[in-house]
Amino acid sequence: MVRTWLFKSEPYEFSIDDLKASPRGTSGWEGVRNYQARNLMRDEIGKGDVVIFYHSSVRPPAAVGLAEVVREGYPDRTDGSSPEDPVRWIQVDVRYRTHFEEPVTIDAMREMKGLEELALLRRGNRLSIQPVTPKEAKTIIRAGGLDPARFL
DNA sequence: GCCAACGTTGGC
DNA sequence: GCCAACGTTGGC
Repeated sequence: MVRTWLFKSEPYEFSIDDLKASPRGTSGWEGVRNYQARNLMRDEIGKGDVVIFYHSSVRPPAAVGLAEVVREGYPDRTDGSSPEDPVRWIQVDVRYRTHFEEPVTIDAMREMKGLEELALLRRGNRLSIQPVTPKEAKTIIRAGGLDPARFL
């Protein structure tokens, strides 16, 4: 079973539709400037991993679909590195897979059995890239109206 | 290496 | 637009 992640994005910056419309449905997940998220991309996230695409800072915030990692961590192209200031930031590439039939709102997730431990729902959580257990991913994908077996 | 000040995130 | 939470910065 592949590993599963939740990637947050503000849709007016970069939405799942923007990802779908990208060449080959693929885009770099660049511009992340948080060390914890950077370390996940550098050390943990691998090719073929499943990404739950989450829209934040909109009403209602919601998981809206799925993508997959198609390239492992490499230097963020927006990292202004130089010999004196070597590469610090990392990006991965993700490819669009599908929209959910129904967005899975954060409120719905709070109500859902099996998501009690979901990192996203923890108070004060701001991490833009978060681990999701396969069980949690299954629950979210099913709530989105899709068959988890097709993606996990 | 502590910690106050400041900046950012993101739900509401 | 508010503000809680938390990450980062920089003076000491």
